[in-house]
Amino acid sequence: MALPKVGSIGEYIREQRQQAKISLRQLASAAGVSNPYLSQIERGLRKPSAEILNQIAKGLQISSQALYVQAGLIEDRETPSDVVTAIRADAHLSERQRQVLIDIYESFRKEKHPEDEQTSQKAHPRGDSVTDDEPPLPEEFLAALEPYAASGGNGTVNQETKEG
Amino acid sequence: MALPKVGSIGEYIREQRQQAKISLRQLASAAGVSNPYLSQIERGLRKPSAEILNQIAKGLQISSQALYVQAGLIEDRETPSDVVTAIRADAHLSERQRQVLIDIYESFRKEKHPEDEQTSQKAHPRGDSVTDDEPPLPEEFLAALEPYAASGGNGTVNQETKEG
DNA sequence: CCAGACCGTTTGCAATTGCAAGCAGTGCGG
DNA sequence: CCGCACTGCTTGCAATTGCAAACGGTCTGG
Repeated sequence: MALPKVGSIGEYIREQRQQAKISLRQLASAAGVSNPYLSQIERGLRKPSAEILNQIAKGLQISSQALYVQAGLIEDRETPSDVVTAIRADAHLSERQRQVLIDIYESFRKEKHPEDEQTSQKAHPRGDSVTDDEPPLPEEFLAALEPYAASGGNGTVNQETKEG
Repeated sequence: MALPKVGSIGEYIREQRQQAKISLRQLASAAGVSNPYLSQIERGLRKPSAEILNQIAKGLQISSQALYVQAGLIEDRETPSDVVTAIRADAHLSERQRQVLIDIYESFRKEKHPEDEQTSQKAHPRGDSVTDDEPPLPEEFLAALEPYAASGGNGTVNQETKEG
């Protein structure tokens, strides 16, 4: 049983890491695990414990739960994977807001996930720090959301960027 | 160095087991782990891997996530809302997509409704379809979402979600 | 050309997980 | 009394995790 079929989890981690444009060693350092071990995990040669998984999730700044689901450590149905249901059940949203969120979510789900083809990014980030601190959402984007947001009409988008 | 500080998880398991009124061996059998190992886990002498934890959760017929939280493997961040939790747990989304959805959701939440009160219970008894007359999202809107959607530069938004 | 700094990978090894086997204690019926 | 079934616990041992050290490769620059 030494053949772990956890390939997906390793691939998932590697995808997330490359998407974040950080090197294996950087992630290993951020996650507090050794570089060789992370290498083996990414290639599916080792089955990381949940503790390591959790640290990696932190290093990647992604949800631990998503990682656990990928690792098969949490049953899919156990997670409220039904985002739409959650949105529908949220009483704090207006009906218009719900519709917008659901539409965006479904459009995301339709976007096929390319198998890690980052053609657009540089192959070598080099010594230059690649701190992609892009703001979560540009103001104009949120401004475009407003008319769809609520019926209040009070256009007040408080998206203060707490950039230190 | 085997400082067993993981007592809480073991105690939690033991509590759940005793609450279910089943013996240690029964739970071990149901969970597919050996009885001595389960004994050691319950007394905090061993730190079970997530796989074992998952099996024990199944044997106890409780949520794996609750167990992971107890084990400190999932941040017990107070869940801001079910929507955010659902988004975070959705493994089908990319990290960027998650960020966008959460940002939009939170920006919606910030648009305070003048008389909205955050009562714990749902204010809407039936949030059923409100027959929105207007189209959910213009194409240009979804087009603006694309760069935030996935890593690929595949510019294709098929907005055919709505019933035709 | 070679030193230096990265990258990911390979190789042994200490520490740990997780289990099979066996040990003590309790309650039942013959 | 003795066997039997049940409870949970202790003891070695194979298999695995996870790491430190070292390896080969690419790129920069003096």
